[in-house]
Amino acid sequence: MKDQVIFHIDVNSAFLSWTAVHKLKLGDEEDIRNIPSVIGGDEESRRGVVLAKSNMAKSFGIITGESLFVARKKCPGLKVFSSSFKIYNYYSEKMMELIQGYSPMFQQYSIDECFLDVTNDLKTTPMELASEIKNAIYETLGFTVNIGISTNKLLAKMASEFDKPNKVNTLYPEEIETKMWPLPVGELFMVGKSANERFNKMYIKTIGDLAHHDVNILTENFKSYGRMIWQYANGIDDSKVSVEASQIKVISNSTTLEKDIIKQGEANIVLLSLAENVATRLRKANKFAGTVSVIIRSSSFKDYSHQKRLSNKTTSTQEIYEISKALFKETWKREPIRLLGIQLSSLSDEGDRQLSLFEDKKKGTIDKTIDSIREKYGDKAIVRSIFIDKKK
DNA sequence: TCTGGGGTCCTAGGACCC
DNA sequence: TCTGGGGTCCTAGGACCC
Repeated sequence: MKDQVIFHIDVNSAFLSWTAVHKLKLGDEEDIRNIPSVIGGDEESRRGVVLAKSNMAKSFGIITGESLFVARKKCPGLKVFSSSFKIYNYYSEKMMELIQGYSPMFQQYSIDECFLDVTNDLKTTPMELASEIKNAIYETLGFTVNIGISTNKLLAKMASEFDKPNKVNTLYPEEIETKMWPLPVGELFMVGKSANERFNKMYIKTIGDLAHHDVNILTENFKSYGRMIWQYANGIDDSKVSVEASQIKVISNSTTLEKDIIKQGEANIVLLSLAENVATRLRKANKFAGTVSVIIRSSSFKDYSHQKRLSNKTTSTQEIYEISKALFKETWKREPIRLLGIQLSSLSDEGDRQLSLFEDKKKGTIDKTIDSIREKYGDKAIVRSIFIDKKK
């Protein structure tokens, strides 16, 4: 059997690049990719973290996920731009469409990454095809990508991390020893902070160290993760580029509050708005929820959650709200709250539940009516009276 | 003026059943 | 008085990804 040829395509500093392209299109002179800049959340509402960084910002040691407060300390002249998912979704869709023109064997992995199996689409070398795709994206959309090439998804993904931006890199099995094994173990896909620390304590410093470690010892210590990560370190990954869209398993919405909440009544208003959000998305996905969870983050950054399995699966905003309220009441430790969230899980296609005669049917109709009015006239077309009072 | 939001997957431990 | 044991379902929490 011939080897697969897999591409992993990854937008360089996606949110920042897309913002830059958008601003240039609007007539801005400055390209924010060429200055120390980041995309950051809104600090006023306590969402001030780095979501993406320019190369110059990176050279100051700024990392994604850290607070803007710290980022500014590292780079006093740092320019911060706000995020807009509308813009990101637009460029993401355009790019994914373009890439699918090169092969039907396409899998979107995130808003800015995808895999492409081009095994049966090669008229030139893989390197030439990848360069062609990379250049086509730049010429038609105005931003750069990295493309990693190999014989499986894991190696292609690792390859796309090498030597950014605007590069095509290979990581074929015969190159693992020279290109991947010398890297710090923390750079291997799926090795995060916690595993990295544990590996370092075991004197596993590089990906090569991990690859040469006794897999039985790793399995004893790390269970199924141990075997998986050992396989990754050795470049082993059997997963296929999956063409079918994966079924959504969880729908969640959470929000960091502008100010800590200390009253149940205030929490209820937030819960209602979260319930509206998740329930609307649930109905749009044609799913029923079997479990409702409430997540609380205290002002001291402790997270805790509480969930309930429903005997009858639901799509009702009101029902999800009522359950969330009850869960919150049972869970809340009466300390100031920084974040509230609702998560729907155990999703299924059919609500294998008996409608309790009139009530549920009626509620279902109201929800659907509101959904369709909002679909037509916008989210602001129908607003609960409780939210109107709270509007600034 | 520290610390987003939306996901997936895994595990430990308890409840419950036979 | 010395605590079975296996299977399944459920909850809470945590690690990891972008």
